[in-house]
Amino acid sequence: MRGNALVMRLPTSKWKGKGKAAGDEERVIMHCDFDCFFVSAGLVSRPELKGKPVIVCHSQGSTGGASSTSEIASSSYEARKFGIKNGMSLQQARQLCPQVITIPYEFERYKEFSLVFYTVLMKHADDLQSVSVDEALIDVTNTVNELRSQAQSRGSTQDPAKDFAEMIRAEVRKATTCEISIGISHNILLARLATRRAKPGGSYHLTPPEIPAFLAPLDISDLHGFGWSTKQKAQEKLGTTNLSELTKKSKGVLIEALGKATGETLYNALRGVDDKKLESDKPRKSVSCEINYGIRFENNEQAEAFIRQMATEVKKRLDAIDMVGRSITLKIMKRDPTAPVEPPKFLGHGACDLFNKQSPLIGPGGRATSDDEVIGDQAWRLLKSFKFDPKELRGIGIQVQKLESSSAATTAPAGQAVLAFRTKASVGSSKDVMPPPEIRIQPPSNNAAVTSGDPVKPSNPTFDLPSFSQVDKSVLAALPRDIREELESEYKRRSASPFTSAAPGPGPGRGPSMGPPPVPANRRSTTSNIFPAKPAGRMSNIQRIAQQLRPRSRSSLSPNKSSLYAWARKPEKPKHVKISLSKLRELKLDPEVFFALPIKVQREQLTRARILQEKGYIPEPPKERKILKPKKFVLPPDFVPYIAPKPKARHPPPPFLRQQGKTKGEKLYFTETDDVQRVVESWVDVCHRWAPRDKDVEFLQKYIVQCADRARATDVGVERAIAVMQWWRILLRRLFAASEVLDEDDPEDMALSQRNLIGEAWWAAFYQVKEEMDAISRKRFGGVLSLN
DNA sequence: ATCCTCCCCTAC
DNA sequence: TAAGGTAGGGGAGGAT
Repeated sequence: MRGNALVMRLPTSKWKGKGKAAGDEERVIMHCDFDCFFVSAGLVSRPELKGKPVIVCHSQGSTGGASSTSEIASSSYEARKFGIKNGMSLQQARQLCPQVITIPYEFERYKEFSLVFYTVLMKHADDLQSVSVDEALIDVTNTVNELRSQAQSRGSTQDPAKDFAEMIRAEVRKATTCEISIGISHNILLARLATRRAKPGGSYHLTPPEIPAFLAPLDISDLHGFGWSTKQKAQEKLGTTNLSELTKKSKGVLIEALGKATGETLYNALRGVDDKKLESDKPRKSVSCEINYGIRFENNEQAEAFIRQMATEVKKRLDAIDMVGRSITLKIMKRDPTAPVEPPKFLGHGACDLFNKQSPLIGPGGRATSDDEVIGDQAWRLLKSFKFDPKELRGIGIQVQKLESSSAATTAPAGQAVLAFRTKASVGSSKDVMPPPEIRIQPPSNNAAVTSGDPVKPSNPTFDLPSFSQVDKSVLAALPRDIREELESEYKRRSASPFTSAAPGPGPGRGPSMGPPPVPANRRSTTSNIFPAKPAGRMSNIQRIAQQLRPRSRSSLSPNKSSLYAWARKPEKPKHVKISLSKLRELKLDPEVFFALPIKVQREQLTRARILQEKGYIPEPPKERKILKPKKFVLPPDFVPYIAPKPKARHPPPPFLRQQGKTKGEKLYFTETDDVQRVVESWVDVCHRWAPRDKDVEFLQKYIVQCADRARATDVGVERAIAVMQWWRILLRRLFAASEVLDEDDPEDMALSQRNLIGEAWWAAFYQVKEEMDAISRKRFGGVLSLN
């Protein structure tokens, strides 16, 4: 980027920042996108890894360590060469590329870079629409036009748009050392497509003459907004999904196949036409809270309590943006009657039927409201009206629409003045009063136990429960909006009276139109104070973004969520198992060792010892298939299902472990942990009404031992063994939570009538295998493998 | 003819 | 489509 005068931006601004006189093919739109954002950002502090296959993983456990089931959030281009894609599991990735390197999240850095990114863009853009943390659309028509005229007067033949894009890229690169790619064209559609060719680390200006050839080979699903379903429809009804083929279809045909708007959009897109405007400011249209995981109600009381919790959450979210609503929708997922009571995925919703019901939301005085009681009442009414069996519910969502600014709503119809206090709620509720961490934190070292020469390195793949991943995607998804709001307020602040920024709502006639006009002039001259020294109002916005980006690992994975679950939580679990020394000795457990163990392990050990001691054998199942319903259950520390699912297998059991193997003939040869886990899962699923058969247990044990024993240079074996054991434990907890540990101080626990012998037998089997595994690892590594 | 509701689809 | 969460847009068909 040589010394052209790009950087000197004249404070001229005859052009309206927006409202480009529709007759444009004159726009210059840029789609700016970081290249593998998380990885690039993570590599800043690890330059030695540049050029290597690197990925960032969503971790599943509470330690933050990536387990084999972790999902890849971002992958370097080198990693992609191996076929690694975002969204696949770490395990898959390792198969494609054993030497793949995983690096941790660095949210602070993402935040910082995102800010830099937006700062640079804001500085140069006439208009900006944020798409996500690392992606934005900008309109640079004015600037490029100016450049163009300058260039012409200089007789340059360059493409000023591309030059400008390169300048932006350079600016971001300079500040972050990361590459962004920029696609340029005269509309959003084409700019987005151009980015494909710009990547990685480049820019590409898609100009009109190239358009047909550019589009021709593409597939319908390459177009933004056209996904899987549309593709199917196109294939079925139009016989092709290829753009050039589709171009031959008449508009009528497309509309008939895909609907009016979609058909028309496609028709235009095929010709490179897209007249969508950038949207830098859109009023929020709905606020919702939805939980489709872990829903297991025993009765209506629980369902209602839950609904009400969700209602307060929705209120919180409404208050946070000073909005109130007039309409509520309840979304329900109910178990598909043909689906098993318990889906394959632990506490997942499984196959479900969906139901929506909408109703007015009427606050006091007939006004729009954010009142949690009103919302809760209404939501509960709606749910009741379905007359569903609470046990069948698998997912619940509450959505509030027809939003209005709350200050407007509080105002009496006639416009009685309302104190423009930034509602108390938005200040107080969400921030400080967060309940104390519900989520147990693992010892910090756990995963990072790389410290010593400890051979038990295989980063204890944590696998507690399907915790909401630390990087809850919704957090990221929420960003664009915040960024947008941030930008909005900034635009307003700069363009208008000091007044506007104080006005809460983006009223109906929002946007630049409502403020004094001289927007661009103002903006241009302020390139240097994009972040003015006195960033009061705006900084708080940015801080909100920062807050969202911050990993939740510490205090709670998702405060809101976990507090939602709190109502169903059993009373606090003791920090350690209550048991006397003498009792321990009686059970032949070394107290010193015992208390050093994590509580989970304590329980395991204890239960096992008890069973062995008290019974001296593993209880055989009554041939009766009567299910002993656990009356009591121990909730996993990290997550609380509402009610321990009742085991109710519906399939007639072929209770053999090995039969479940994919390749029947091949005995048991698993290539992937997943396979084994699947087998274990169906084994447990199918056989849980009886105690496990010795043969099966032995068999699994052999496998585990083999894994643990085989561990060499690669710790794959160990990890696999751990993963399988963890999975097994999860399955058992799901079915026999009550039997995992019995509290001997609790007479109820000890009452035979309430004990589940089958469950105990399964747990005993589990401990047996674990013991065996531990024995091996002690031998090999001098330590015991932790399952936590 | 337009609006509303109940969905489904898409993106992030 | 592993599963989950939030929001916006559109289609179909009935309501107004």
